[in-house]
Amino acid sequence: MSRLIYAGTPETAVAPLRRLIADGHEIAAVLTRPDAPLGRKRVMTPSPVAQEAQAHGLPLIKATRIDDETHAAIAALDADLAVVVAYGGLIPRRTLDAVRQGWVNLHFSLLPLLRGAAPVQHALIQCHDITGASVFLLEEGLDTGPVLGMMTEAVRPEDTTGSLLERLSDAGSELLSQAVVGYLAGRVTPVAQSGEATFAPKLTREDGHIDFTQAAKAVHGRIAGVTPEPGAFTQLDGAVLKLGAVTQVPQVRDLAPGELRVEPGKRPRVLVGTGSHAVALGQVQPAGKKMMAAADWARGLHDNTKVRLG
RNA sequence: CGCGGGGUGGAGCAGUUCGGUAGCUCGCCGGGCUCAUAACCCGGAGGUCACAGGUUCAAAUCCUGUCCCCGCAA
Repeated sequence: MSRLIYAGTPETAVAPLRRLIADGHEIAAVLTRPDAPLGRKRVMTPSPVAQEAQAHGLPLIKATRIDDETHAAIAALDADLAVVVAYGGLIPRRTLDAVRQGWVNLHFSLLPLLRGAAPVQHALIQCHDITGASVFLLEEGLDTGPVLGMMTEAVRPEDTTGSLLERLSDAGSELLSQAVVGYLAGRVTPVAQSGEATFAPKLTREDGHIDFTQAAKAVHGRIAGVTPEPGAFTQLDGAVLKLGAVTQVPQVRDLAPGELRVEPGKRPRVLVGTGSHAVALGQVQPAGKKMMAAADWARGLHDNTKVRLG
């Protein structure tokens, strides 16, 4: 088909790469971020995209920034098109111009909504019912280029960033595949983004700090959005308590924000009050412990009637 | 050697400071009560207290070393 450059880093960017390979495109090189220390033991680990590229025997370019050397390497590839999926770095103007038909980006939002590094996370935090993916032409601005194709994806109540991103990665691969072929063939015309833009900046650890005085819907959305990274947490007696996904319990309205109550039964529920109605905890992880069912955790508390999360 | 928490029957915890032979809330198995039950009553099984060595009349508990899990920081 055509000669492509692929730029991507995390797991999310693996499926699209596979798809492009399967489509028969020639992948001239794969651009990804350098190996990074992973985990407590700081083991240097190649990015998921780097591993996938190696498995296919594709040439790798590892770079955090597009410096002179990297730019030269990319320009020398003489590629038809470059495809970016969550690479994690900005592509400077001269490098954008160094590829014959430009650069396209697969972005996981309905542009111009949620431009930025963490669109899926923010879609959940903002409690969107629908989100999606867009393929657009890269410009110098942040996710501002004209669009080649879009698709929508319904957000499910049990979704977290992890699960939603997984679906978008798969569905987005299909979208990307068609957009790339159509664009290269001149069958797809870029259309300028229309509507008011919103932004989805990268999340910090503090974004995972849950505020139980907010409404249950917002608490639910925020936990979903920050899961699995950077992770939701609250505080209990000064210690961190990580929180897994919660479900809303509209029937229970008598709990103060952060107040805990264990509902006995065959399948006990651990309820926490919010600014509106209660939510039921699914899994929790006390500092120094493993992730465990909330009911198990509550069973081990000495007195769960006086617990206040916050 | 970045800081810190932890490894006790199937699960979550207590007990470790002041050594003396294992406890709590559940689960599981059997029986009972009940129209019924996730409720209640009776009985029961199940643990080398992570591993190795040391001190001691005696170690989950004190000393030394090792392995594994996790939180923070990067």
